[in-house]
Amino acid sequence: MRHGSADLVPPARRATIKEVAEAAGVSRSTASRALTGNGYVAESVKQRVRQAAADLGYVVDAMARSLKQQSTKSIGVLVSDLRNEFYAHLAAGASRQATRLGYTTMLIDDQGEAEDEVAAAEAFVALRVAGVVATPISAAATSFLLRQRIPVIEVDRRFSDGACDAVVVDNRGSARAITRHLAELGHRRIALLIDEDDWTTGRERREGYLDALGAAGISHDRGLVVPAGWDVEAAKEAARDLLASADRPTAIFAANNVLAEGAWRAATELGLRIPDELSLAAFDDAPWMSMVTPGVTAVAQDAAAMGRAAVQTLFERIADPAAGTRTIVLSATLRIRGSTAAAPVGQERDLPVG
Amino acid sequence: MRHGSADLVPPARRATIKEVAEAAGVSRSTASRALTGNGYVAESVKQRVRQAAADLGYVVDAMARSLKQQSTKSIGVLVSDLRNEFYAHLAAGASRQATRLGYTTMLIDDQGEAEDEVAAAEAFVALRVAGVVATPISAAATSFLLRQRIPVIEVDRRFSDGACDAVVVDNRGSARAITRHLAELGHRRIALLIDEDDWTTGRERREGYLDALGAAGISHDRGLVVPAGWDVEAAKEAARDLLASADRPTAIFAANNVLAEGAWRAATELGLRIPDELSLAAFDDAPWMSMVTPGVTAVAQDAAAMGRAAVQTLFERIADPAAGTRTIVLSATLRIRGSTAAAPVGQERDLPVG
DNA sequence: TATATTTGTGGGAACGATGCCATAGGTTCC
DNA sequence: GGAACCTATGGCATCGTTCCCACAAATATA
Repeated sequence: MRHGSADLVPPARRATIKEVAEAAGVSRSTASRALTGNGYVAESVKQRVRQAAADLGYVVDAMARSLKQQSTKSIGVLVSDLRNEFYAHLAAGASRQATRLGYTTMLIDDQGEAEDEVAAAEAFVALRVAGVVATPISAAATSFLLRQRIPVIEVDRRFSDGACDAVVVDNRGSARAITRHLAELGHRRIALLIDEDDWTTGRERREGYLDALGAAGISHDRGLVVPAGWDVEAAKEAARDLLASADRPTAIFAANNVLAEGAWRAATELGLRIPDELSLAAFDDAPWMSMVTPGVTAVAQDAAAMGRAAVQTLFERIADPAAGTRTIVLSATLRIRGSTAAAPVGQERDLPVG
Repeated sequence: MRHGSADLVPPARRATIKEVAEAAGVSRSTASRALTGNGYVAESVKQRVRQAAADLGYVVDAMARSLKQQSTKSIGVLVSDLRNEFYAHLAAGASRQATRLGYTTMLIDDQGEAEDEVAAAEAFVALRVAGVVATPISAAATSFLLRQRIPVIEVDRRFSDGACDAVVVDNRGSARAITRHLAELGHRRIALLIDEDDWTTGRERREGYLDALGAAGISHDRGLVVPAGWDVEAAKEAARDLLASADRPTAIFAANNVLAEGAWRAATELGLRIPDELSLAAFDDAPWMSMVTPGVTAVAQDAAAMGRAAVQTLFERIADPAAGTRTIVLSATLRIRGSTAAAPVGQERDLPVG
């Protein structure tokens, strides 16, 4: 052990309010009032107590406080994969909004595993968080939290429709718009790369896709709706198989940014020229989509805004637990870039109506 | 209020261990032992208590537990900007490792603001986290935490050299390697786009750059070391000014992924062909760098591994608070892609030695 | 002057869980 | 048969904070 001057060596134990009170020559009650600002304290006493607290390096013990108050100033945020920029932006938006409102954020990344999700929910309950913002992967976590009387906001996708509030984008409408855009360019064989049908996102995006096909008078070819897994590698495989087939599609609509990356890589590796030989459009705009040549046409969701809105909604729910549940639908923007163009003529079977 | 069957309506208040004990017909002490597994309990009693806990939906109150035990099972993670994928991966790696070790993660994104950083540190102290993993932006937060006896691991960059453990990459060596690579391709006018000199990352990368210039016998032109701000827009501006000048460099080394994006966008907007007219290399590999054409030569840091290593180091520090401080240096990989090629002949002043 | 009301302070009981200690019945061993 | 030990259980103080309450002094109102 090295020696140092006394004022630089922190005390072995952290100061408690009792020690602050003694240093200031008042009772614990008075010290508490002086520090929190609740109740009557003489101004001079308040100053003395605060000075004593500063001298001792006192920081309130949030555990003890919330144990007594039976409430915490922290919320839980549960996302599937922080490495996916969509979730990262969502978490950033939620976390910043929570900080702004004086709350701290417990963040858990459930790695897309349902068990981890339930474990995360239990951790949130143990920590008695004031509420949870989650991108659910099953109904289990949400219903567990709701049973424990913890408000939950589902973001991006819904599993507990009506049982809790939600913040989503207009998946169906946006998917319809993007598919219509491809149809208007003359594409008749438009493939949909999709992750998961259990999720409302996947389901609604597929519905929007089908809506637009129907509206354009294009008959639905089941083989063009391709389950493409969860990661870039799997999506690339799926896209490669699709693009290597004899009657390959002239356009691909990838239902999220990961699948779009897989599709892009597959097309690049196969040497398919975009948009001459293949048009590509995506749900979820990602930075790379505006950096590659040509840029990728995409529906841009403001993930950070979704996170902010979710936290906002959560606080409204906390303020009024009895209010009816709400679903906030944010709009998304279609960004048309160079990756979508008129369908190659040779591959057409029919000419588009419009 | 709607009515429902009794077992579906959660009790108004959460069950405590006292209620579990009463339901199981034992004392609180015995219930505690049955649930935690510490101390003697008859097997039959343990089963009965656990059943009672499950029936009542009992979840331990982590606040009360840690108040009594004077320790928490959570760590703090402080990053500058979750929307930057480097930090997002770092946070993901740290958070997952913490989860694996049975800890929860308090995540704060300080938005690159020094005040927010100190506020975050205070929040961590209030929550009595077991330790903190931080990408510091000043020495303030770290020293505050250390004074409060909370172990800190600095990641990516150092502000409190020697006072705490750190996990970094070999910035100087990697910057030297990337600059040498450019010099070996014949470049003599190699610009460095850099963010901040106060940071060890910036300083070391610049030193590595200068090392390599010196080794290649290239005289240092101060005008080629360009402070390029913090975000893509600022970096784009800086790069545009640089590239629009008469004696523009033939190669740019961008000291991080954000600056690289700015440089890329500037070059694209100016219509400069990469690598024919300009070579571009970056510190921090990012997904887009392998998707654009040509791919961008970059030093790849495994940010998730850094997060994991930081949490690992933190736990070792917690286990042995008296041990000497360590700095873990992880290696980085130079990924050579198409964006770096021989310098355009017309612009050369000298031919390279090697 | 008597009575409210406001201001200021301290005592002490919670909040929920844990873990030390005392107690006691059961084994084992010499 | 008693010392030593293991198993099993409950009582109770404790962690740090808040906040209700009682009390008192100062001030306002009747």
